[in-house]
Amino acid sequence: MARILITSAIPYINGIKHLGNLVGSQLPADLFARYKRGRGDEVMFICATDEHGTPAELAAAKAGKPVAAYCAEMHEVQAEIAKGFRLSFDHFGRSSSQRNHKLTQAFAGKLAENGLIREVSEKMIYSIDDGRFLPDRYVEGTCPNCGYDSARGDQCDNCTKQLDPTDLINPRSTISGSTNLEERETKHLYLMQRSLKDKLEAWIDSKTDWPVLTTSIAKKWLNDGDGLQDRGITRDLHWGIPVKKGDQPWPGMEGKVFYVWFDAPIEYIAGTAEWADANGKADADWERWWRTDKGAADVTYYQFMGKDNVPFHTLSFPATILGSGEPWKMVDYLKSFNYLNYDGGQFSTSRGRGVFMDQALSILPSDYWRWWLLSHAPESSDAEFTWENFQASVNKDLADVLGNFVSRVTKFAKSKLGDVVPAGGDYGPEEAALIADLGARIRAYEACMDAIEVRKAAAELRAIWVIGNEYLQAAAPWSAIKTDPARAEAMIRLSLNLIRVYAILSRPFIPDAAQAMMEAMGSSDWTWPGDVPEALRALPPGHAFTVPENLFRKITDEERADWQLRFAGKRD
RNA sequence: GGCUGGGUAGCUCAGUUGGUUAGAGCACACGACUCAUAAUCGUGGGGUCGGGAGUUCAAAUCUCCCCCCCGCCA
Repeated sequence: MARILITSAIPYINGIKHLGNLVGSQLPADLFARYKRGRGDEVMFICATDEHGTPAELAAAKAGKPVAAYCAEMHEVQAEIAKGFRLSFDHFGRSSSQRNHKLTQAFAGKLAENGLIREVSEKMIYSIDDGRFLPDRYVEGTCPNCGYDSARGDQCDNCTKQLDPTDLINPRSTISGSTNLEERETKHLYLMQRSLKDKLEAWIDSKTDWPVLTTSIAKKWLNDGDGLQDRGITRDLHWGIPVKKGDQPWPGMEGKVFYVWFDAPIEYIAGTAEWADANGKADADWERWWRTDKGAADVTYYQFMGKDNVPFHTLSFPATILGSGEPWKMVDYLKSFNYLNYDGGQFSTSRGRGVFMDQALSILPSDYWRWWLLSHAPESSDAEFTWENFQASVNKDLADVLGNFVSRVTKFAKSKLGDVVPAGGDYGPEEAALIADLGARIRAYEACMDAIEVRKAAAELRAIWVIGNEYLQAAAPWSAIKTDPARAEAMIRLSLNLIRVYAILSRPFIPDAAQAMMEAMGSSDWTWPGDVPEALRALPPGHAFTVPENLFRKITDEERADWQLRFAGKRD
């Protein structure tokens, strides 16, 4: 039994994510976790909310709440929605947890001990009225280059010139609009990534099986221009992890916190510790997933994320781990995704364009979304969501091909042969052919899933569903029952068994429908069909089954038109 | 401006190291079936593989130039 560690990029605490965010990290991670569990592997699947930083503080202020309370509340909201999408995290943690505080401080302490931290004094813009230092993009003013009056502190959107906030003429805070700003000297810690460049490069070069999208981004950051740069890992904020050297104070850094991108990936580890705490486990129980000196040497670690997260996971976080000099588990396979576009444009949080996770669940059950999103995952390039495509896929694949198969088999069986698996006849050549065909298809499906080829796996699964309809059409039990009832009974016995196998194979994609199929077959045996002939005899003659409600309903043209209009983008 | 990825049937996408008439699903047409959610199964039509030039016995696949789209960086 293999041991599989899986983490999904952790969603930012500020607001509800859209379907593009979902399909880029959490959903495919869940698919893989469910598949590996289904195969009998030992899986640890961790996700969390990313809670620190200026945007969280501002969102809390806007909501009129203390930031800690705001984050606690939003964490619950995101946790509920994750449950709604059946995301099967072993733990959904919080980057603001005490576990992460301790661990982040411990990493910083180790890095300092190893001479990889340097202190830098720099001038930053301080807003007296806001009572805070302003990150570059929160300062606006007139561009010294082109005179554009809404240039941001990091760049002028008009002439695209790269700026320093102190270059701006008549600078103002975008938070309050205040012009009561001044430059203040402040001290920050920098992680000396340049000293780790060779180690990082060697590590990345050893990952020959990673997607080009992943390695090309990493190499570009390593080698472009002046190469990998040292990175500030602290900020002048109130909300965050206080800067400490292990459990000791850090002289001169009082009142400062770690930068959100420093502590966020460490939460993968801390989240596993939170899992242990929440389940009454010992430290050894989470350490066996993360410490190669404490049992994690045989763990295979997979990360899932959108392409915008790749630099942090191929360079910054590995720099933290390598720099610590401690035997932490590093990622073995990094699966990155492109973006999902919405109906010819981008999803837009600010303009409310596209479907957000809460809205999606309010109009259709999660399986519908899971199926479409995963079968159209943006793997090789950016992908496109359209309502026409969504309607067509759901209606055809889920309702007509799979749902109708379950319906036609169970209804025929019940009305013609009774409430239990019929006993007559035995499997003949047609059944043997089906079993052989199915076996080959299942192996292809497994290969795609093992390689995390999400779209191809979905296509294989669909083909497996089609096999059932092809068989029924050719075998025609509705004819056989008139002339050779025993043959018809054997056909139906096989078909009912097929439904149970479909439940097992489909569970990673559509867990609720899979559950309904399994329950209708009166079984709870989720054993992966490694031996197909045996799996198709799992429900013996005389075994009771029921006719389930229709697994999926169809999306009407009216609904489609309505939703298209509703999500076109007006949300405040 | 630099870089990644992409531009293949009406739509969403596959096309391994260049090699027989370029594939799948949907949509469309025709046929079969009638157990089933007007579902299913079969057959078929449909593409100068973004444009141009080149290498080769042979290019969607390699080289060069150009044009678009998403994104990242500067």
